[in-house]
Amino acid sequence: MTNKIAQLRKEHHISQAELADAVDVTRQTIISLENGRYNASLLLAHRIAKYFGLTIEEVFLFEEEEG
Amino acid sequence: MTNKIAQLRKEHHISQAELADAVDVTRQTIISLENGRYNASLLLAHRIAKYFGLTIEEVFLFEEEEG
DNA sequence: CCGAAGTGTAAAGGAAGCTTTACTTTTTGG
DNA sequence: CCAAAAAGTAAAGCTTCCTTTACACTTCGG
Repeated sequence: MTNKIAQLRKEHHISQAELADAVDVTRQTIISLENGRYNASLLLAHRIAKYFGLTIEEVFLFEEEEG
Repeated sequence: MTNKIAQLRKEHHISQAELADAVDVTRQTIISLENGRYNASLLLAHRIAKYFGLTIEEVFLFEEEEG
């Protein structure tokens, strides 16, 4: 799973710290998500998508990962 | 956060065990999600939505929970 | 050049998601 | 009614998400 967080953040001209604040997590959480260390929870995914005015599916890309 | 898993499952006439199998988790995980014991991960939410041919937002309802 | 802002890494710990096992209760069909 | 299927509970344990703290590296305006 990948995501467009870093890209969207740049388009919106905001820092990791500002986004972290807006969606109520720490800066390290945003860094880890952007760098693919782990996946967002459903709630956090929702808050991030909502912040950018998009759906979860528009921000998080599920390129049909096989089990 | 609530979800329509039980409802969708009934509409599709499948058991918890069948859904669990289809989305590759245990039956207990489906029970827990349906009964609101915890929230799905983003990946599982995606697999469930995909199974029903819906978006995550159509299956999981984020009634603007305040922090 | 220099400091501040932005981005990054690391590691320990707590909380939440999920599994496994085992057992109980409810629902359904013949 | 009675058995089988479906739905539920409980608890221990592992993994993943997220926090906290602390420190390093890069970039950029003045």
